[in-house]
Amino acid sequence: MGKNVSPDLVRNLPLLAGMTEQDKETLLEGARLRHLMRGDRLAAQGKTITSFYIICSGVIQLSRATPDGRDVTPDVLIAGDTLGETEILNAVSTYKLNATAVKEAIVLEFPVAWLRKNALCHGLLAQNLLCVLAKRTHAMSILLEHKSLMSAPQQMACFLQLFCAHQNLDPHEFELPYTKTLLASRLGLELETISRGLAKLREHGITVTGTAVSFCDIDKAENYVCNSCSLSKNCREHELLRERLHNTSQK
Amino acid sequence: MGKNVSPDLVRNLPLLAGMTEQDKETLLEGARLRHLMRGDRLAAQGKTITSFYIICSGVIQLSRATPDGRDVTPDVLIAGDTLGETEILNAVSTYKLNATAVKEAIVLEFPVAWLRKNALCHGLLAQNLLCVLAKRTHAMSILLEHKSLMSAPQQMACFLQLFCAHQNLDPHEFELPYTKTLLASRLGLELETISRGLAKLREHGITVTGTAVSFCDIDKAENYVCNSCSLSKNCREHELLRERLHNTSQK
DNA sequence: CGTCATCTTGAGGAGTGTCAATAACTGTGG
DNA sequence: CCACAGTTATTGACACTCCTCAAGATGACG
Repeated sequence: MGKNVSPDLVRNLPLLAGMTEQDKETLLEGARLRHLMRGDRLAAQGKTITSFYIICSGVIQLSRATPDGRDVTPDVLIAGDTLGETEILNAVSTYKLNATAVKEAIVLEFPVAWLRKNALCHGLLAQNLLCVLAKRTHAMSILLEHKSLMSAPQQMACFLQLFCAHQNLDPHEFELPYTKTLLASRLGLELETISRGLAKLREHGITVTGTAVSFCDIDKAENYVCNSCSLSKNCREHELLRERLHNTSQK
Repeated sequence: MGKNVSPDLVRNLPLLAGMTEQDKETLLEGARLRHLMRGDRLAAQGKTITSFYIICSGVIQLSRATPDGRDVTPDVLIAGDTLGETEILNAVSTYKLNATAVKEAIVLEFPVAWLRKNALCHGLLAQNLLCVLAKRTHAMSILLEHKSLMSAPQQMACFLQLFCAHQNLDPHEFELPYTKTLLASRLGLELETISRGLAKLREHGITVTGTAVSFCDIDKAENYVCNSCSLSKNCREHELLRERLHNTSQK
């Protein structure tokens, strides 16, 4: 692979966790480095699958268009995330979504065969892949549950909290790498609903100005969502968040 | 393992696909056979994880309760499905959902360590697990998309169609192993909504009486959902269904 | 024939989508 | 620096869907 990507970043990829440096080197020999500009596409709905990708930096929006012209954003990928493994492992021949760079991005590109072969031969890689998929499954089940049980503002509040916790950001002020339109699409809501929801979030200790998010009253914000979320009481993300929020609020 | 479960069934488990008979034997030595009656629990929310399960027969409802007393049914497992792998692979120590037998069921029970070890050592098992998780991810992304883009009756129609296609049932008359209450919970809707939705489905060529489902006018039923579903045009399930529906309708 | 669980039907209301008008922001070129 | 266009976001009015509560109907089973 090219030598012009931050070695630190590559070394800490979740997919390579637990491996020796030599293992990592060997695996990464199959990769090609690609630099994307805003708007570039990595994959397009219906196109034949050629590659598996690991995001090194930037933001990649995944989206799908319905026949009647609407579209959804099942996920937004950031550094460390992967793209294409679901299709490849499912033995599907075409991508089922579009992948577009929202901001400048760097990705590692692997041929499909690389993933197929190493998932079979390389135990640790398979295990890390399993872990990635299990996490994704979990995250989706949360979203799915929220869609049924929560109001739009609650979904937004919970999404922001989980994002903050996952990315290990400062709860008092962090940047959300989403325009409001993107946030709306990600949560399956309308832009207008988001706009109105943000007003309500202010009543519950969450202030959003532009792309800057700030949790002012942490307890209020938690209470707003916890009772409707079956995972709030025994879920690592929420615990992690609660700890971080309270720790940093004491400073 | 016990010798009193149908060998055919075990031999065709998706998780053991592609393996030699001897491999299967070896792997299954770690298993214990359990017989469940209606209402028995395999797992309970918050309880420590002790086992990984493969369903051999029967129906297992997965459910979660929220602090405010509502509950959701993220999935309903049938023969061939697995339980617990997400938690185990995620290194989570407690189940995040309840698993209750809806009708008499037979399951294979494996210790947690069995899964951890073999996922690492046994390439084919890891690959099959990856395939299972990838399929699940895909199924969830469909549901999630539907929740945002479809009306309740459309979600119901699509769910019934996919169920029929997946289980390879006769589209003209098949049994849905769900009470209406369970169906409602599975789709994150209210029982009343289901009830009213079924009336509307009759206008679109789908008749449901009790637990018996029948697609009377296939084209009408397809049209009712296809325009709102981004996967309808290039998704194996839908294609499979369309074929089967049309083939059998010509007889 | 009652009892319990399951389902249906009705009326009302909360929440979100939709459409339309306006406002704020971003970048470009004069 | 300002005018301009294009994108992105806010706000209002309205309709529609689904949830909620309540009353009844149906079905299974002792």
